[in-house]
Amino acid sequence: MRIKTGTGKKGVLENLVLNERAQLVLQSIIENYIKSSEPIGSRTLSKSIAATLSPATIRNIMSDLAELGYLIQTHTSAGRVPTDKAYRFYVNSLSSPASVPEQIKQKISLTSTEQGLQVEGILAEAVRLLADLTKFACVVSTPKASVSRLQRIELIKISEDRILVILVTKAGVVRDKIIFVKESHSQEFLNSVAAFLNDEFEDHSMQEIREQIHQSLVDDRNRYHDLLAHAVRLGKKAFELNNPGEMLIDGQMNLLLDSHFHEQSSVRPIIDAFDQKNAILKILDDSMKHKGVHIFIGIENDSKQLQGCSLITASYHNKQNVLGSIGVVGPTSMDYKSIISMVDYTAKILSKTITEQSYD
Amino acid sequence: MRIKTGTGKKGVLENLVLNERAQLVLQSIIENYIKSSEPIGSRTLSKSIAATLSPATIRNIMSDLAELGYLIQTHTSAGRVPTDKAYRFYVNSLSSPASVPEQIKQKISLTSTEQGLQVEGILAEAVRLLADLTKFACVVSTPKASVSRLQRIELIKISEDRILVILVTKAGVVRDKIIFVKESHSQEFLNSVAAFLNDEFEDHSMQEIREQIHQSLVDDRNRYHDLLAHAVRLGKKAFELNNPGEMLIDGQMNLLLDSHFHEQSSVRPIIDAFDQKNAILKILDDSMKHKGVHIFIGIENDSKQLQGCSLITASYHNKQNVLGSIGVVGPTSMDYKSIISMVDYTAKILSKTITEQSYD
DNA sequence: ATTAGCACTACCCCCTAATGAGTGCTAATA
DNA sequence: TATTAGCACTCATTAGGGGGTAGTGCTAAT
Repeated sequence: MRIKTGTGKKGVLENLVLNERAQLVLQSIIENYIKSSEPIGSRTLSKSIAATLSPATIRNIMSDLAELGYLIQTHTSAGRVPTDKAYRFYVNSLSSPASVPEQIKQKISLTSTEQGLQVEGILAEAVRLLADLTKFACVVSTPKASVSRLQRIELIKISEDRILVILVTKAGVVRDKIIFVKESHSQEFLNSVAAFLNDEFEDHSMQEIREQIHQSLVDDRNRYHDLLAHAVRLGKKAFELNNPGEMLIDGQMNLLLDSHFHEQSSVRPIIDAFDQKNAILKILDDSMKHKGVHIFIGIENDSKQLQGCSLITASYHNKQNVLGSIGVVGPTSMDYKSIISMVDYTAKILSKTITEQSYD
Repeated sequence: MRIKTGTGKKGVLENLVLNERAQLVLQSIIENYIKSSEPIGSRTLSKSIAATLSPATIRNIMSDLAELGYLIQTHTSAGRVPTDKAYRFYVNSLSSPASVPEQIKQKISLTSTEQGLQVEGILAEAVRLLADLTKFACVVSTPKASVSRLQRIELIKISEDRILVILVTKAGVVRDKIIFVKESHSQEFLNSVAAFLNDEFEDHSMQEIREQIHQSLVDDRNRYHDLLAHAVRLGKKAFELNNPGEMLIDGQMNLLLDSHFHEQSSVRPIIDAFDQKNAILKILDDSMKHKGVHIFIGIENDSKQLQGCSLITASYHNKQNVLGSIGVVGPTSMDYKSIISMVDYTAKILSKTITEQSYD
């Protein structure tokens, strides 16, 4: 704690807003630390910094910044390390995503050759690409079943008591699942049911369909029709509990090999978070709500396990809907500027590719 | 190199077959090393070994074993470490897989609750289970498309130039892919084509179907039928290039956290092998050829990247066919006895579960 | 307000010595 | 003849000590 003396009595504390010079120093510390991932001292800084300031001056500023919670020391006589609060200041001060270098842009292309690749395939490719580029772990959430709109449903009799349901969405996602039935139906009958469901629900979102089926809106009519009664019954099963939202992961290994995580133990909780999925899924879901890039820095994460890392996410979409989001999981001391731009650009390319594949 | 002297002149070298005592010593060294993963010295061993032998005697035996290539020293005055050759001796000396402890058996159960889970889901569950149990990385190959037999094909018109092909195999695997066509077909027409293909090919293996379509066997007849001509044309596209055989991976992280791999650098090539997939897929494929558990120890692996680890694999099957295999990738100093039994048992449960799900 | 100077701190690196687990060889022993 | 005790030797690991260094906070001079 710095005791106020006759000298430097106010410093940057004056009104709790960093003055320009303090901002410059803080930014410089952060950028240096991102590069070296070692504590930054006043002498080192006085050389690398643009403005010409003596180490002593910088020390005073650093002391103030520490008091404000932007910097901490690992031990008394070590240099200083940015806190999560500092990173938050830093990313806020960054303007909209920097442009991606041309040579990296060239690498970001999807499904260049493969025809007929499904959306899941495109996602897998995108997440792998991003992991390769950033050298961190990357995740992408598959399109939410509930918002995607029905292109086509098909019912196929597999055996006496099993029916294969195929759902094709406008976004180009194909989902299949098997439902069990008590009574056996002929394939012709299933075709009629499917035809009815297609007529009724094409272009509706899964969410809507589920609601409409559950409300007796349709139920009323079908007292008179055996077919419709069955259609509703089967439809209920077919549309319910569409898989709870999945995500694809790639590049987990990068985290363990990364120099920013000095100790293995600090990566452990993140790995666990990947295994359990829900914490990360929640972040991806949240990030779908607003356009653009989202940044979650260390302590800001709700999940304890993720408080040792930062996430950069961006949503992807087709012509109509936001479908999901793609993101990077890395150390809090990652190179935000370039990672943000890569995530942003990849999400855009991903959106473009999926839009082209969509059936609208 | 041990110079032969008046004393102990022959040792176990006598006829290149290990005598009983040498076997006991070797086995004991291996088991100790598996537990501690630290070099084993003669004194330590003389305490833990069953037979009562002095350190000096053991030293002589160990010297012989080293000369035969079963042991190496990391440096002159360190204890000894088993070589891959030693592990090979060890697993060969194990009788058929040990029985799995009851308490672990209970943990090995699949799809206990979830109904209508597809084969891929079952596989994912199995590989995750095995990774949890063994604390190593685990892989499972998805059923080979070529050997699995057709249950049903369905053609669904998605747009003017796109047709969704659904293939259901007897094993319960559902594959979908989209093919592009030049000329637009009506859904009715596609139904006729699908009906024809179903009639013609149900219960044939994909391999057979592909061959029959490529031979003009069918071609001859269809000069007369426009429908058949189209059926063959579409069938060709639908059945060709079924995905080249995939695999699911789980627990890669376990490797990096495992104490047996002292250095990160030794795990690196294995990670790379996981990324490239083909080397591991080849091993899984090979292991499908014969029943039972297969063991590949370090240097025995064709792939250089995998020579620092061991693989334990076992194939799984349904009533009719061997479908794929499941396996563990771990350090050469893994606890073979228990890992082998777990892989064996898991593969059996997996086979059982899939057989029950099959449509035969 | 800034900076030079100074005393102080604590990590890091290198060197050394001590420790100890291990070996191979030889001679004694059962 | 096979086994074992003893001994000299090797070498990794560890602990301790000193110098160097990068850092700090404070004070006084500019």
